[in-house]
Amino acid sequence: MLTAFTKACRRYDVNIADEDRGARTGRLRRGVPQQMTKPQLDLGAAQPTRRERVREATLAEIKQIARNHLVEHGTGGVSLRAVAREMGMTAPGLYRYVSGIDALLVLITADMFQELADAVAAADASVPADDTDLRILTSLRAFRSWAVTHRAEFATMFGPHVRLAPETDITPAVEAGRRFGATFYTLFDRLLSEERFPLPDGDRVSPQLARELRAFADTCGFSAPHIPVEAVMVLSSCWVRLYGVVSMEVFEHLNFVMRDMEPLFESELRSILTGLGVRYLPPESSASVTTGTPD
Amino acid sequence: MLTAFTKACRRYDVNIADEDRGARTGRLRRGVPQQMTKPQLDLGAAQPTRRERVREATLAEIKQIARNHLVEHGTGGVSLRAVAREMGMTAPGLYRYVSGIDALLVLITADMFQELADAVAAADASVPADDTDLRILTSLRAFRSWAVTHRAEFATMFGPHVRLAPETDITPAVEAGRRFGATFYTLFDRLLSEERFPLPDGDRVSPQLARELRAFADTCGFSAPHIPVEAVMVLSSCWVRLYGVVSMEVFEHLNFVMRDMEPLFESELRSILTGLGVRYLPPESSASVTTGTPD
DNA sequence: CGGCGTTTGCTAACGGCGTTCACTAAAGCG
DNA sequence: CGCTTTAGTGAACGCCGTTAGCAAACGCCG
Repeated sequence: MLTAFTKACRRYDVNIADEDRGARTGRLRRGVPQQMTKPQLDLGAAQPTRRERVREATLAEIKQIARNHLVEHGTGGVSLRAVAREMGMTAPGLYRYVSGIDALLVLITADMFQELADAVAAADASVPADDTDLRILTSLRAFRSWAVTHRAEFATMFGPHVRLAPETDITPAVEAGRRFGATFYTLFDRLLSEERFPLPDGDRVSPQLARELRAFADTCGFSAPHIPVEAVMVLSSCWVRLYGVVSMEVFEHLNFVMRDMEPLFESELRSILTGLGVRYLPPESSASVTTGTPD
Repeated sequence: MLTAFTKACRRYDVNIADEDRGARTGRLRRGVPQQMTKPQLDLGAAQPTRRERVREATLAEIKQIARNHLVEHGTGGVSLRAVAREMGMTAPGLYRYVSGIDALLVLITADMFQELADAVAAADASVPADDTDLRILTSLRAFRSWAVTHRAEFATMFGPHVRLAPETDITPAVEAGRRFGATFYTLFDRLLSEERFPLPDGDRVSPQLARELRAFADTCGFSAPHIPVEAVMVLSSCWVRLYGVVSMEVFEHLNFVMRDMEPLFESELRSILTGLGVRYLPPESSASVTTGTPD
């Protein structure tokens, strides 16, 4: 009984519930010195063991292949057995690295948030840093651009959680999503500090909404410590519109009614930015030849 | 060879590709009179055979149980075997009624669109017919209300198609979705004819966008034959915002940052309606005690 | 270098899934 | 009643996630 429990603790140890396992093994398996499992604990992480390195590489390969399957066959097409097969392994072997298919999906979701954040940040960095207007325009376009070129990823990140069991721990993905959001918060903060647009009247914010917006601001850690709730409301509204138009495009809900969704996105973008007092520039001439059918 | 083909034609005949089957069987199985498969074809559909009645009932039961499983266990929890088990049947038996799990999901999705349309229409009919403002307000609130009380359904209807194979024929669901959309189109038409709000300048509509919007209007069959594209743009923008705020709530993307999404919805609703020149009324006093956690 | 605990990956197995095929029993119709 | 059509079953195939037990490889330490 106790043996089985400690064994279970030893198994699903990586990446999910890491400190949890550290605590439990420390209490239950007193005979085994902890340095065994993580050598050179005090010497810093600069010197990973050879074992740790190859382990990290295997985990990366797992995630990479799972990601490929996600892109090629959709969320439902990711299976431990298929990943293992492609790696020349068997499915149970993967359980040394991931605690199950759900955890693997959460892992790659977190990675994808990081990747999206990097893509937006790269676009943001590609324009002059002091041109806030252009930075916002570029960042929002980069968001849509990444979404339409990574449809399967976007669906798992921003769609409903349809595959995961409800009790799955998705905090890694949520954390990554929060870091992604910070990209936009920073830009919005800049815009606020420049006082580019008048905040809406305070009486348009109901007490209930004010409470939720305050919680929003507190949780997300704006750089502005006491950001007015009216500003958070504007940000929320913009995010809702951006999310709506991009999701509708990626989820293909107007497919039978519109061929190319980019004009609608640009229209919404222009409307959003104008409302923020940010100047809008039409996209490059490549706008008419988008990913839509050339016909 | 030919036998196998005709057998395959005879099997997956119902509900999906109905006329297709009629045509094929008519050509391939000349020896069998068509009246056999559909008796009293000329006497009208008012007299369904006993067989047809029980068959319809069985199909309805299948869909009902599948729907229950969808609600209780999410999209991934719907399985032919489980449905059959609950019906006291075996899974292969269901193939007499549905051509596979994907077709079943499409079927119930179409049903759900119909149900949503009915719910919105019922709310719309519950207020004075000549009060366009109140009808719109009530209809949009009914949309959100249905969504948050039917989360699993909403996710399969408005989320990404994550379970279905890409080549699945989803036209039944798309058709039902179109009928649902007509509910809002009609109200919007009313609003337009009342000329309640000024249309935006035509130069805000790019030629590409105008083309897409025109296709949108044509496909959806507005009652106004030559509705201006500017109006379609306004409608699209409103729909994007509504879709965005409701989807974010149902998909729980701000869960870790907001407890109750209704205030944000009401805020967006007010903003949308104000932009349309429609008067906004705050919700009943039950607003603060919504479906959210009581604490 | 050998010894030995840790880590890794395997095989076998269980149960669940979608789907097909061959077949039986029932229902409807002349 | 006899014949055709239909409803439903059981067995089977190949997927899937997951667990348990076991053997080989690894790496550290004496």
